[in-house]
Amino acid sequence: MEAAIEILDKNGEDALTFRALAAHLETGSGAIYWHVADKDYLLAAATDHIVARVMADAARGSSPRDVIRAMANGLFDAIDGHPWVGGQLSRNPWQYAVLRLMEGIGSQVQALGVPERAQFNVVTALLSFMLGLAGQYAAGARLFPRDADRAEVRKAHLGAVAAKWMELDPAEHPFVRQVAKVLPEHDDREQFLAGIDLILAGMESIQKLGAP
Amino acid sequence: MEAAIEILDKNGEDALTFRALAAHLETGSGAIYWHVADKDYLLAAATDHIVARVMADAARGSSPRDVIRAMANGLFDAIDGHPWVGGQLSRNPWQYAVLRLMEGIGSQVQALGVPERAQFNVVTALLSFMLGLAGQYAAGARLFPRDADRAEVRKAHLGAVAAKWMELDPAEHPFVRQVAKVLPEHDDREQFLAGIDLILAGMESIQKLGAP
DNA sequence: ACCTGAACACCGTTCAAGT
DNA sequence: ACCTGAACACCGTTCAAGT
Repeated sequence: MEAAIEILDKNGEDALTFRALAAHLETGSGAIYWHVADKDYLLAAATDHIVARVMADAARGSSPRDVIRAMANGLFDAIDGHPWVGGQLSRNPWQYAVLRLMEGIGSQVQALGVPERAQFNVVTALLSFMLGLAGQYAAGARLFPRDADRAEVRKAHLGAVAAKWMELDPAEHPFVRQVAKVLPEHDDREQFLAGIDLILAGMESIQKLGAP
Repeated sequence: MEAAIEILDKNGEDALTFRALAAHLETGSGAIYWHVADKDYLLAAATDHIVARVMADAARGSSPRDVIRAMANGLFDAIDGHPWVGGQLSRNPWQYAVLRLMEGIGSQVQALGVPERAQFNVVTALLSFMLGLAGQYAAGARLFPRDADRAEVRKAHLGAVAAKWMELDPAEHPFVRQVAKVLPEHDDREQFLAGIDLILAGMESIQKLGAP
């Protein structure tokens, strides 16, 4: 497990092959199949390993809102540090790591006093939003797998994307061109948390509506 | 392009290979590379082909809210009919189909009078939520690629998942076990639209707060 | 200009044979 | 009980050679 995570962190998603892992462990590729069902299990276990720590750390917050925000923050850090986690999370919703996220978010949503029949929708909204952005950040990281100065490379990449967007037809793409202006400067983490707050605000406004 | 979509629809994501496509077109696999850069382009073009129609159809709504909901509805139909679209959308955020979604949602959010500095966050929240659920539905469809009676298979699958969740430790997984009770009966489309409404409600409550 | 199809450099997975 | 590593059945992509 640790060897797998090491390979994923050092060389990216695509670098984890049974051959590479076997070489790293100085064994035959077939040997791994004695301990692990298939590649899916390998990735799911590695992902859960990391998500579990995030959830445990975040649970120590004071208010339910704080805990949810801490989970989001922790998840952001995890994906930032291990981009393959984002890809794996968004690829397979039935893996244990996703269930763990669901339980963690769900218990906080319960604590916020959301009526039971609305809880599933609220939790799914939060979860889907997180998984959606997780996939996007992972895709971004896939473009520049390993680099000493990632912040710099990222900004150059966003600048190039923005420049390409600015070349689009203004009549057909007014909004995208407007976004292009702020794209290189925008803060991913801030935007991630803003989305969480937006969903929580929607939850509250619906709550008030239901019980005036 | 049409041949590629045909293969994807009939046999699922994994069935689209250059060899299969070449056989379908009665040509050599190398010939396709004369017209198409690589597999990524092939999938991105096929996806945009379908998303473009969704967005064009949805744009005919009356109010901005209706248009956004129509886009979500159309996207749901598209993913329901072509599950590979969901997978492809959630995998690559820089493809044209995603930009098309962004522009479509963005113009409606602008029309709703959201202040410019908040627009990017709102649109990202809606978009990420959509892409997140898209990936989840696509993963669900990957489990039972082709079947005459998908609704039946789906329900059986969800029933099996719910049963497995019910076996989890009640002390550690109270929320997931609660969800398990309603999981087999829940309506994916309803939940998708509920999430959209939640984000829109959050947007409105923040708008009111900003300009009292 | 466009097509052919063998060849290359990989995959995940299996399995007879070993210890 | 656990490991070895060749073999199988695939991939995406390239490219010399054709028309």
